[in-house]
Formats: sequence, C-alpha cells, structure tokens
Amino acid sequence: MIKRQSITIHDVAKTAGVSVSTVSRVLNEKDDVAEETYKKVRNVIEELGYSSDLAAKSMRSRKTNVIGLIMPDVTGPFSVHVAKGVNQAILELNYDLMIYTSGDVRKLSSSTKEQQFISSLNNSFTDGVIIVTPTSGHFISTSPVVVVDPSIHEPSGPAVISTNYKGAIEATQHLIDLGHRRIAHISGRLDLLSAIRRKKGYEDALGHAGIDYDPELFVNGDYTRETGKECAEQLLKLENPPTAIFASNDQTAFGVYEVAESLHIRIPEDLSIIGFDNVPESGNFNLTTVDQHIDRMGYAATKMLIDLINGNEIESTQLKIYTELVIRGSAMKLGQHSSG
Amino acid sequence: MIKRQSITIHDVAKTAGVSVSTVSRVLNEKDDVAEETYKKVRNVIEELGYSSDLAAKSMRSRKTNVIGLIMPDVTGPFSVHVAKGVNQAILELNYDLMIYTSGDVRKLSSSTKEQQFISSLNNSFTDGVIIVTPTSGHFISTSPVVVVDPSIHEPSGPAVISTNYKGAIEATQHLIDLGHRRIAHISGRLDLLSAIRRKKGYEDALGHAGIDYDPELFVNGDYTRETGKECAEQLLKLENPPTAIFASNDQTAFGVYEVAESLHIRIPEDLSIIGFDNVPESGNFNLTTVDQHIDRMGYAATKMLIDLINGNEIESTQLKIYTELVIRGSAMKLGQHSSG
DNA sequence: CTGTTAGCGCCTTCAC
DNA sequence: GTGAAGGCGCTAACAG
Repeated sequence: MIKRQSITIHDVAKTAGVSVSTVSRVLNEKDDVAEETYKKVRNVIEELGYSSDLAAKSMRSRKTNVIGLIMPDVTGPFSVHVAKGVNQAILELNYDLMIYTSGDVRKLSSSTKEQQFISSLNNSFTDGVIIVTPTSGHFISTSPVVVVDPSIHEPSGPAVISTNYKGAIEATQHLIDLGHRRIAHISGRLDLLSAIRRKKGYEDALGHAGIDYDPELFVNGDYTRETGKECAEQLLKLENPPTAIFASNDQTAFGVYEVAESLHIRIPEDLSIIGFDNVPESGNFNLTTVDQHIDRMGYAATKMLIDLINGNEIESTQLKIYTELVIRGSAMKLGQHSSG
Repeated sequence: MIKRQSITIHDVAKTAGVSVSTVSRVLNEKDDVAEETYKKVRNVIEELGYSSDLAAKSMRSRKTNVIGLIMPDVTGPFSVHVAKGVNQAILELNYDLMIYTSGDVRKLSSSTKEQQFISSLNNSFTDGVIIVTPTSGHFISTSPVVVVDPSIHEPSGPAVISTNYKGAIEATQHLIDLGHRRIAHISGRLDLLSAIRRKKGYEDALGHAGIDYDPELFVNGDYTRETGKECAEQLLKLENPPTAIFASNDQTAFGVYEVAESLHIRIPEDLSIIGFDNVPESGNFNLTTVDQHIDRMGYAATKMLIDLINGNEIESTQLKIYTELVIRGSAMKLGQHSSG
C-alpha cells in the first residue's frame, strides 16, 4: 500500500499543460474538447492514477451515479435480500451503490437518525436513496427517497410493499384447510405496515372461517428470531396450546422451531407452522412459507428510484409485489399423526 | 415525503443570529461556545431540521467518523459475514459504516476500479477503508487501508488473514486419518493468498503422509458454488474418482453436494467432503469444515483500521485469525458403509 | 467567546 | 476549444 498525498485535478492540469476546467471537461465527457487535448489529458489521468474526489464532485454537480441504501443493519436476512435485489439493479443500470448503516436497528430506529442519514447521503453524494423498514414516514430530502416495507406512518410516498394481507390470508387459510382451529399468530414489528397487514389477514381469515378469535393465541413479536423464541415459549406452554402457528416471518418461525425442539414438540406432527418471506434457509427447515420475493422488492425499489431520479413518468409510486404460498412440509393435516 | 431545498449552515446562522463559524463550532461540539449560544443554535438546528452535508463537511475536516467497506458484492456469504463483524465493531466503537460496491466481482475486480473506489471513499468522506478480497495489492490512499483476505500481490500492507495453511493441513489430515488416500482438492480464487495457502496445505499434508500427488485430483475453482459444481462433476466422473474432496470453501462444497446428489453419490457413505469457512448454512448440510471465523476477520480488520486512523501503536499489521476444524458428519471412515 | 477570512477540490458560467 | 473566476457548504486559522 502506497501512501501518498492525494492528487487533484490541479496536478493533472499542470502536468498536462492545460487548465483545470479542461480537465474537468474531459472528466465529464463534454464534447467540446479537441480530440488531441482529450487524449493528452486522459493519458495524464491514467499515468497519475488520478481519480476525482467524490465529495468535492458531488458538491458541485447534482449527478453522482450512485444510489444510497439505508438499512437498519447489514446482517439480517431481510436486509441482505433487499440488498441483493438492489445489487442486481444497479448492475444493470450501471450505478454504484452506497450502503449506509449505523449497525443496529436500535441505533437507527429513531426518526432523527433516519433523517440524518438521508440528509447526509442524499443532499450530497447520492442521486437518490432507498430506505428499508423505516420508523418514520416523513423525510426531508432534495433527492428522491423510496422506501421498502414502509412504516405505518408513511402516508403516500414512493414505496415498495408486498401483498401482505393476501399472503397472510392464504397462509392462515391453508392452515384452516388442514383442519386446524387453534391457530396462533406471532406478529412482526407493529410499527411496520407489513406486520399490521399480516395480522389483519390472519384475523380476517379466521373470521371468514367462523373461528373465534382467541386473544391468547396472538402474541406480539418484532420479526427477530430471539423474540420469536420468547413468543413461541409463551404460546407452547399454554394450557391449551395452538396446533398451528402462523409466524410473521421466517426468522420468527425459526425461533419457534428452536423452542419446539427443546420442548420435544415435533413439527409438523404435533405442531404445524407457516412462515413469511421464504428466505433460502427456510428450504433447509422444510418450512411452508409465503414467498414475498424480497430481492424483487429491492430490485423494484431501485428501478423506481432511478426513474424518479431521471424524472421519468411513473405509473404508480406505490408498488405491490405479489406474494405466493410455498407449500413444504412444516404444516400438515390435523390429527394425521400416528402418535399423540 | 417532503421535498425541500436543503437547508445549510448559513440558514441556521442567520435565523440564530450568529455567524456560520459559531454554528460550525456547536456542530462539532467545540467547548469554547457559551452555554447560551450553544442552546440557541441547537434549538434552531432542531427547528429547521438541519443536518450537515457530509460531502462538504468531509472536504474540510479530516475526521468523518465513518469507515468504508469495499466489497466485490454484497450478497455472497463471505462478504456478508465480514460485514457482520465490521458491523459489530463500528457499533462498539461508535463509527458509522459505508459500504461501497459496484455489485459484481467481475465489475470490481480490476485494480483500477478498486483504486477508484478507494480514492472516491478515502480521500473524501471516510476515515479509512477496509477492502475485501482485492485483486490488486497496491493502493494509493491518503487514509489507512486494511485488507481482508489479501491478494497474492499484496506484499506487506495491513491485512487480516486466517491460518489457511494450518486449516488446510488439518482438514486434509482428518481425511487421511479416516483412511482416505484418493483425496481431491477444488481450489479457490488463486489470485488470493488464502486459496494458495490452502492448496499448499493440501499438498503438504498429502506429502507428509507419503501419498502421491495425483494431478487429476486437483481442480481449479474460484470459491463460487457454480464453479464448485463444474469441478465436482469433473472429479466425480473420473474413471477412478476420489473417495474424499477437500473443497476450498463451503460454497464450493455445496456445489459438490448438488452434483453428488444428481449422481446418486451419497455423502458421506460414498464420498467424504470437507469445506472451509463454516458459514451457518454448513450446519444444515452437516458439513465438516474449517471454521475461519469470518466475522472475527471483519471485526479485527475494523479494530486495526481504527487504530491506524487514530495513530495508535499496533503490534502487527498482519493479523492472523486462527482456524479450527469443525467435525460434523460429512466425512467418515473409508469403507465404513454397508453398501457399495 | 465570537466573527472574518481563506480555502478544500471540483464544476460552471463567461469571456476570449 | 480553452482559460479565469466564482462559489458549492463547510471548517480552520486568525483576529478581536
């Protein structure tokens, strides 16, 4: 690693024997530069290994060709899969990607912090920003912002969200079709629209089937595996435990698996379970789940953002991604098992 | 989402009735500001929802409190786990994290692109940078750069690397102890030191055991699952196929699993396999593997970087993370099986 | 304690 | 086709 004083546009200008503005012109591919001058400058740039300072550049010009992605963390499966989709889109559309995080949901999840991140990125070196599962709904920004899995406080800004209600209905209905009546639900982060909609779907499916809603069977999760475990414990230790659980997402479902195992409850023989998300890991668990195509959400959000950036006409700024029930082996007919 | 012209330090200064430098002082928590003035300015900042422009800020001050992480992609397990470790470290050390990627190994993996990323980040809004599996080894930079899993071209810069040689020796030895003699190796990206060292460990373990090195049993992979499949196919369709494979990483091993399954080769009865990395997924596959504590690598790299940034004394800029053989069920004694 | 004065590296008029 | 000058939003001396 060579450590050297960073070389600027001035250095290039000097050694090329031209002015800084000329260098700036070739840097930005302006077409009013003489062929010869262009080549000469390009050579010097190459030679010196010059690369323009993004900060300085973005301060003057409004176009940086990088989009920002603000995530509560970089390690949760949801974030990772959104990032995957975004990754793919920027690849196709030839943008660079800058992910900004403070490392923890709890550290980011204050609207001021979110706003600060947006300002930091968007007012400077980013052409637009995608924010994932925000706490707040109002963002002050000079460049476009699109949100993935918006909060309940977001009224109408550009957003990508999946058909959570439909997905929850189908999941719950599947359980009902299997003969289950005591169906529990562990909810997600209830400040997120997705969690609210899934909860509603669960309730409505129950209602349509004429099943009484038992408040004992509803517990409040937050989409994490840890909380999933706590909730599962609470549910499974009930005097009259559920025969099936609809978990608000796969992480939560994995938590249920853990608890079930420690309690010697077999899945699906003793307990049916359905998740939401269809992260790859759910395949290993043979988990029946609702695929919400997280990567597509990231992809679509990126497309939308870039359309917004370019001022293109957009059909709708509220994009829905269609969910799909993926039937695997974690839910089975009630009373099907030989033992118990 | 409210769209508004971004408000600057001048706006704050004006409405607070002070000068911009005073605002700058409270922004940076300088202690030579009158209590009263401080409060007044803070109020106005709050009121206006002001947040400083990172670009402009970092252009003047050398300290941004954000570190950069440059990765070939954001979706591969290795990257994700490095990010996880980095994430943890910045949380503890109170830094923010900026991940920069162009989305694909192939797009990043040119030394010019890498250099460009480093320049873009490090000469401007980042106090230092971590680069993962770089192609090149020489970086021009004004701020510190530490590399995780360095290339073979990196002579001596700050780096974090695991004991690849030791790990490979142990893995291969384990296979030998199990009675295997025809042990194949699918290598990793050979422009990376890690891949070279693992290959060497494999060869040496074979040598020490007095096993002839059969060039047929060595194939050239690149750490991806896809290539792992191709290599496995080549190996398993050999006239005299190996009884065991030491894969350069878990991804590669997963590729082997896929091919084995399609060829009706049972693991471990017909074929023993050992991976490298110990990503969580390997648990699901019951894969015996070498844990290289990827997250620790990210964590350690971040610590080192921040020490470098603060000008602290550092014991060594070449940090080794110790690997550990994790024995699960994918490798068994040769000839142990009942059938075949 | 606070305001004034210079730039940081770059892009963008506006002349020539 | 090219150069000179000005300023983006901010911080860092230097005065007072």
